Amino acid sequence: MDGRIKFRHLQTFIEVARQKSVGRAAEALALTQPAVTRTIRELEDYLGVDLFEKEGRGIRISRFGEVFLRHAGESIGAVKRGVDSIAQARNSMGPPLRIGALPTASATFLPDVMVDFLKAGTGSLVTIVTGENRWLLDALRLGDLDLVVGRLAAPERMTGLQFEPLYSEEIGFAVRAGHPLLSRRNFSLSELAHYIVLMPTQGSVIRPFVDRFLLTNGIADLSNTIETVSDSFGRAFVERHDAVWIISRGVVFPEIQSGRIALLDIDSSETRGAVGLTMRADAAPTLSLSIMVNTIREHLKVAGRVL
Amino acid sequence: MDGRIKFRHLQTFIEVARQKSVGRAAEALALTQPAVTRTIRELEDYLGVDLFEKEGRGIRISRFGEVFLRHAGESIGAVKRGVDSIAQARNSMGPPLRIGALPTASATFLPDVMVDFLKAGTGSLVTIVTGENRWLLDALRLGDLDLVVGRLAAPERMTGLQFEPLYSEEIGFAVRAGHPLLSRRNFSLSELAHYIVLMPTQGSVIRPFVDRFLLTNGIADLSNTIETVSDSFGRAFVERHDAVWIISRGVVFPEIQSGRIALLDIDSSETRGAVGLTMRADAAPTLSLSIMVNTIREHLKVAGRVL
DNA sequence: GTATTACATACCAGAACGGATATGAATTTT
DNA sequence: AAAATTCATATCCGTTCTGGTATGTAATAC
Repeated sequence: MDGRIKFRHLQTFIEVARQKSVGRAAEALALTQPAVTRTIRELEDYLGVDLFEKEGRGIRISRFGEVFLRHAGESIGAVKRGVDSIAQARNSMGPPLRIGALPTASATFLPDVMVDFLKAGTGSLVTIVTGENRWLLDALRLGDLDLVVGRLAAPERMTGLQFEPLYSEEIGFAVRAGHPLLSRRNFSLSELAHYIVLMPTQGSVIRPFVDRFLLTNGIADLSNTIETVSDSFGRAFVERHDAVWIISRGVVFPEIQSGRIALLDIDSSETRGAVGLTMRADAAPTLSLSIMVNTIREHLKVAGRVL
Repeated sequence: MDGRIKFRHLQTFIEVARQKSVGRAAEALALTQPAVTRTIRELEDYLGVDLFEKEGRGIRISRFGEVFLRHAGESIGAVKRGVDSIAQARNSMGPPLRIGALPTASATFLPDVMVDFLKAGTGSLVTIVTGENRWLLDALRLGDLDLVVGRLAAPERMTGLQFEPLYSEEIGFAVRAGHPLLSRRNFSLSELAHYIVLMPTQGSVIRPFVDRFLLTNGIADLSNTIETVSDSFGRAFVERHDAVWIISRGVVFPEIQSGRIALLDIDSSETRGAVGLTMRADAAPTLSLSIMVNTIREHLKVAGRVL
């Protein structure tokens, strides 16, 4: 790569591409028009191609510009994220432990595990974040998280990561206690269409399992669906309406115990999948991370959980 | 982001992190040791944190450094890729059309389509590249490819992309003509374990389908497996040995026609999936891209293919 | 204690950087 | 045809950059 390329060149290039005008870009960047022109000229010189073409009395991005634009955006985006990550890391002083939790974990064993872990007295600060699977795994890969607890993601999303299974669970069809479908003996899956159905969002780990299950059972499209990852929303909604909530069984485990929510009697063995710990494959684990991992293992050995 | 950060800072930082030594990094970068030290100091200053800590008479990367390292690598990697892309784009003059082809497409209709397309006389240069699904889709998203032809990828890999289905196909279990399993009437899937099995690699689109199918049918692990994406290898291997090749039916379609390869009689309807065109969702398609897409559509309408 | 190793700091000088202003050239508008 | 718009080019100038050399300091080795 040509060492003369500076971030300034990328910034300017991106701005011109966005504004489709040298003049406006100059204004946006608080520079004069010739300064912008020259910066673009330099970048074109370094790259050996024209990034823009003249069109009338304006400009238009060239095919080279088009391809370079995406990479340029990637590049400055990466640094921005890097700076942000550091800012975040600085706020949480100490040797911090950052855990990404998928819903099935955060609703079940994770709270108990945390108690045990804090008792172990490592003195480390622990952060627990929730979010979409894709985002969590990216953060893990980039070192912004140390551990992700939840369902095993699709294999192609796991490069550079390692997975340690803890137990396996199925997806369940959760409804409020006293729901009409509960009293029916042999109901058909197609009857789901009569109710509002809460689905996991597209980005979630379990969504492909759900899609596949529905397809396999000939359910083409459910019209009344709400996509949500918020389990607090799901819980509240299902308890108040006759909706059906398609969700990891672990998420509603406490409510099933207490009898407020029940599962429809559906054979969902096809949706069984492993729940466990996802970590970076490369780096050696921190001390506190090892302790956390051990605590989780121990806890589940005692609880002996199967869903 | 602090505008004072230069690529030079990132380069130097990465080198020091890699070498775990200021002196060695200086040598690798053809600089003096103080120059490297100062560059690191500057970067630390801009970021507001220490990237390295003293350890004995050497240094060790700090937790902040660890985090920033990955992002820094991302950033310069992006620019490098951008420059490479341009270099590639320059070699193929004209308004080029870059197509990523998954095996099932490149073995079947794509060659014929290309003939039709060139006859249309757009004069555009066409490049066809093959590779792992993940890589192809990333390249598509970044604008290094215009079109990917093949199986629909998992939904979470499709952000920013749109898919147009052409036909659907199943995965097949291909063996040489005269293979022992062909004469058996009702054989069990578990007998596969007696033969060498060629599997698609982890990164491929169809691997999840295969895994799921095997799991569903209680095949835990096949011991004698070879993972390959090379269909030339697969073809050669299967014709010479009693191996079983798990592959998209389209890939072996010509050989089945000619009778050199046959499919085992296994109900693999569960593995049915859509084959089609994947394009960027945003940008308006080029003229030559539209023509190509139309050519493919027309061709398949005539061929009326179902596998 | 002395030597050695490895990084840190201070200071210097030429190169380049990065902005400005003034002006030119091509197109479109009036 | 003249005016207006938009980008390109030329030249200038203070500042920052980025390398160097010389030297300091802390930890380890002998």
